[in-house]
Amino acid sequence: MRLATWNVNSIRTRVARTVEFAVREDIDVLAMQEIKCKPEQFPYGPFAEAGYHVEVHGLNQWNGVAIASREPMTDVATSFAGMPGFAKGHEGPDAPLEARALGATIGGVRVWSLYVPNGRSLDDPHLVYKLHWLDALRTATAAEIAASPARPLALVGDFNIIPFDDDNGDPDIVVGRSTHVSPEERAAFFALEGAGLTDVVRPILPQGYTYWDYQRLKFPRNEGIRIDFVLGSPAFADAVTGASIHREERKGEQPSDHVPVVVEFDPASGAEDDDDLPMIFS
DNA sequence: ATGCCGTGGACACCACGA
Repeated sequence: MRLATWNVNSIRTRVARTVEFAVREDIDVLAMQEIKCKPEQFPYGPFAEAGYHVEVHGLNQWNGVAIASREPMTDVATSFAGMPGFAKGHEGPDAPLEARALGATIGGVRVWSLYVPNGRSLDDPHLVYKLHWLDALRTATAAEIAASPARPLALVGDFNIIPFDDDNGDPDIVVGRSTHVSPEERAAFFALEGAGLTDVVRPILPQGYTYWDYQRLKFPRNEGIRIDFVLGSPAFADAVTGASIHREERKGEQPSDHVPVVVEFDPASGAEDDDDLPMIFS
């Protein structure tokens, strides 16, 4: 199975190159973020013609997540347990939920397409919301792994966190002044890993940005950041056989500011390659 | 201190993004 995640920054603007990429790269499951539309506005036609089912969660022009899959999806969910909401001047426990999470099961693999809140600035209520959102995601994920440890689980998407200094090539993003690199955000990311997930791309590709701002020649100068990840449970991570970051998708006509991240996943390889299993017959 | 660019909708502007 080839699984991709891509913040497309408006699916209606980029449906042609999105579907072309999925077909060209033989993608079985494509998790999208920032589709920026409601389900009734989603361009299902080109996906269907290319052989993809699509599940969509979008409430308005903001955020929005979707999953395209060659195999049918089951157990579709539009929020995780305890997911907080947010609205301007409405940060309490009854704040409305945003369209930032979509879960589906495909061929026995549980996939979540996630668009983590941005945070906006270090003194903004949106950053408090971001940290609460990530904490609830950690709790929900730990419970999901505990309930079904053998079922491969992948949390994929735009995490809006730069975990390590090497992931930051943008001189305008500075520890102490900017979101995405604060100790609190990084701690939230590592706590998510502590719940039983690993970044399955980094061991294969230690370097590589996934986002370059549209402004100020960030892409030509290669002043990008790494914020899009595939985090897998042990059952998922053990079966990953390859990964790629598609920098070329930042080029050409009307690119998204993010590029796709692809993981090759072979359920048969997990047990075969597991050095921890006792070789009692050898 | 702001715009730099790009998106969608309430569209002689706005909010949002990282």
